[in-house]
Amino acid sequence: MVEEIITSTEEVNSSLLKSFVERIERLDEERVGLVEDIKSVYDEAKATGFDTKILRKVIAIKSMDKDKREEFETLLDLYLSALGE
Amino acid sequence: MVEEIITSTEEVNSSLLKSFVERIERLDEERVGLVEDIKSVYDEAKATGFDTKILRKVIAIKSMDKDKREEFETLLDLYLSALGE
Amino acid sequence: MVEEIITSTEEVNSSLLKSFVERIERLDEERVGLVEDIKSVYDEAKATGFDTKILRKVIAIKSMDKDKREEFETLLDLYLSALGE
Amino acid sequence: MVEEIITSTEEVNSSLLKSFVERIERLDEERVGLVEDIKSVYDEAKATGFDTKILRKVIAIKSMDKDKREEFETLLDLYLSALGE
DNA sequence: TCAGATAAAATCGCGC
DNA sequence: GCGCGATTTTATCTGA
Repeated sequence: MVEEIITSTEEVNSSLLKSFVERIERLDEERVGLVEDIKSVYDEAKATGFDTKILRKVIAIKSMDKDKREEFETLLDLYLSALGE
Repeated sequence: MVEEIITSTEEVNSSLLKSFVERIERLDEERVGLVEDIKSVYDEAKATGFDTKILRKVIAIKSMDKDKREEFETLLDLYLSALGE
Repeated sequence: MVEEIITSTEEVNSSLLKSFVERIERLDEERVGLVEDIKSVYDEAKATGFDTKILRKVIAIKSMDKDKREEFETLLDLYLSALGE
Repeated sequence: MVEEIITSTEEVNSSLLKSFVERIERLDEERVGLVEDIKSVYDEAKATGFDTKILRKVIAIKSMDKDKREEFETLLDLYLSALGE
């Protein structure tokens, strides 16, 4: 094959594969770094007196679609009342 | 401070809370961006003919190797410090 | 069925829900009991002179070995099935 | 030493250690079995039409102390109103 | 939509 | 008793 003068198909696949793996691993390191940064902000908030569990919930609620939130609450109430709670 | 006249300890420092929420939301947006970037690389790899399921598994195993090495180092350190007492 | 006359599709089947909740709660109690048993064994080991931190790490590494082997088997299966297509 | 006729201290420690490890691993297998059982019940509930996410929340709320639950809600509202949400 | 994999959040246990 | 790290549990996401 003509390509064999330069590289075999296997070699191409191999280096291509390595390239993908490296790109993914590098991006994932960055992602983990951000997760740590976020954790640091929560720690800072905690040190200032905020309750991080509530803070997490607040942020989750903000990011939640309003309709979805209400639907969730409604269903929750329905289940709880069915249990007599 | 002036605010202390009107802010009871039961109230939350609203502007401080807003600041924390904004910082977290911004970092989280970046994190989500990276998650999307990672997905794009997987898509690109798939388009080049790689099986993403296999690719994910390869990367998972590499990561487990790393974790395992680190765990073993930790165990060694523990043993050594236990012997040093 | 008679109940269908008075039960809309929007309502929940209360007795069925109760049954599921009870089954889950009972199984969870058993689970918590086992967690306590495990803790007792660690306490016993500690009283016999073993360092529980090291013991936990040893067991964690054994478990990781197992996971790693299984992951590798999965990867092999994936490769083989990919080649078989 | 007298014991050396039968076993060395190292052997005793070794078999004792093995015994602890085995007991813990066996109990943990049982624990994992129960976790799987619980998951099966959730699956069954899901197949019957229940929303497992809500179901989990319902069970969590039931197991929560009433005072704690109300305190949580109050603080959540406080944070949300501080953010003007 | 579903299971199975991955990531995030909450809880637990230890040491200071 | 409180923070910190490890574990467990919950939720999200991906691919079939």
